[in-house]
Amino acid sequence: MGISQKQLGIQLGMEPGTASARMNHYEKGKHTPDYATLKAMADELGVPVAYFFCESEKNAQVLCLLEQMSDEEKDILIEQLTKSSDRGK
Amino acid sequence: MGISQKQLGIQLGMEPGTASARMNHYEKGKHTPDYATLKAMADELGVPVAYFFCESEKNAQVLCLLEQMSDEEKDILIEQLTKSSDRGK
DNA sequence: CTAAAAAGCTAAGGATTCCTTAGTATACCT
DNA sequence: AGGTATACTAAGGAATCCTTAGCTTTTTAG
Repeated sequence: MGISQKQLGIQLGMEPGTASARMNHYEKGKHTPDYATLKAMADELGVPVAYFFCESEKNAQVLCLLEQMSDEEKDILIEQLTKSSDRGK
Repeated sequence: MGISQKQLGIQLGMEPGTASARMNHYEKGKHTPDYATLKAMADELGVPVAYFFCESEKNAQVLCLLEQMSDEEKDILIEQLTKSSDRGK
């Protein structure tokens, strides 16, 4: 059911002859993709680029949920979280 | 009052002789820093690495607020946001 | 089970990008 | 003006990545 490394690379716009090696390098941590590739990956997976740099899975989840929110809703959330963090002062 | 490019680079661990050119390249978009440099920048500025890749300032703010939250608090937040996004179904 | 195909993976070199050096340009201050 | 600090850039060496060509392992078909 999983998609192959090569196929995923091709969907990201890579040349068929290089997709397998490149994707494998990335997944094995041998190389790190440049921003253009990161953007293509993010768009393909439907997540923001920042998703890849989240240090916790929960932070990544929140980031994805933010994508579906309006600026107004974000403002409300920010205010709410800011106040919560003030409790201990 | 602003800090110089060179001084900022030095604080990130760069060699004094190279800090000026490197930082200027980054700020002018001539080059993009590798992950190690991004991490040093993030630590110095007190933000998560993902901060640099946020597409909106509000998302970046939320990310910083998440840093101060416990896993339990994040779980509650995720549930709350997930339910909110379900309203329209 | 075996053979063929697909997927995963890697070495090596060419291509690209970055780091470093050295220096010029510009702004600021005395 | 002169001196200093900051901003910026060209060019080459250094490092990283992309590409080619394959080998290894896993999966599938017969």
